[in-house]
Amino acid sequence: MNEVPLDEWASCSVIDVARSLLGSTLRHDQVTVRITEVEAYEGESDPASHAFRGPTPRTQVMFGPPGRLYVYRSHGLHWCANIVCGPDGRSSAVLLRAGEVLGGETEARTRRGTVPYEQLGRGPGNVASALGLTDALNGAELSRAPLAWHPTPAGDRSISTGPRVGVSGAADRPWRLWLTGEPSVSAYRRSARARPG
DNA sequence: CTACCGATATTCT
DNA sequence: GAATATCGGTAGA
Repeated sequence: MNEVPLDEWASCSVIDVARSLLGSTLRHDQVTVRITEVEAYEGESDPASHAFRGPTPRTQVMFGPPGRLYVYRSHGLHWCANIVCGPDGRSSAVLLRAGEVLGGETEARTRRGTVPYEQLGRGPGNVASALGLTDALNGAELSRAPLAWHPTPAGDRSISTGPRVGVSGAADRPWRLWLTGEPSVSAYRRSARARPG
């Protein structure tokens, strides 16, 4: 898979963008994370997407231009961050599920505490926490301060795919992607609430 | 390894 | 007013 530059995220399929994001780095202030696991959500046609029932105040940013963050509160406890892609007016997005903390480990640990290094950014809530992403960053552009986006091809690293996690519909679509063998990616068990089958 | 449950914005009725 | 949610830490087996 070729690298898809940010200015082409509007015109490529969300799955191509998702593959392209793996291996790239995102920095917020002092903390830099290499993206190791993502999940794709294909806009209004995807029953698992927050945008499935059309735009709402919360999902408004998903319908905006690509290259911005969509940050939402999960289960009242955690922040989770998506990268918006697809053209303006459509609502595709890629959820950041895991990452490796390459820089700013000390600052990341002020939020994540004393956990093994590979668990600093394991799980969507923890990635956002390690980076310090909250609703204050909702709608922020990836390429503008305090964020910095650095596209990096995964190179010869192989990419694995599997069913998405924690979604109540269309969990069978293999739209979770991760770097094979990457220690910051947990062997995620399927949600107990996910539809059997 | 599995099961439970917190704590709240958002959405639906 | 009630149900739901792109989850993670902890307890217990």
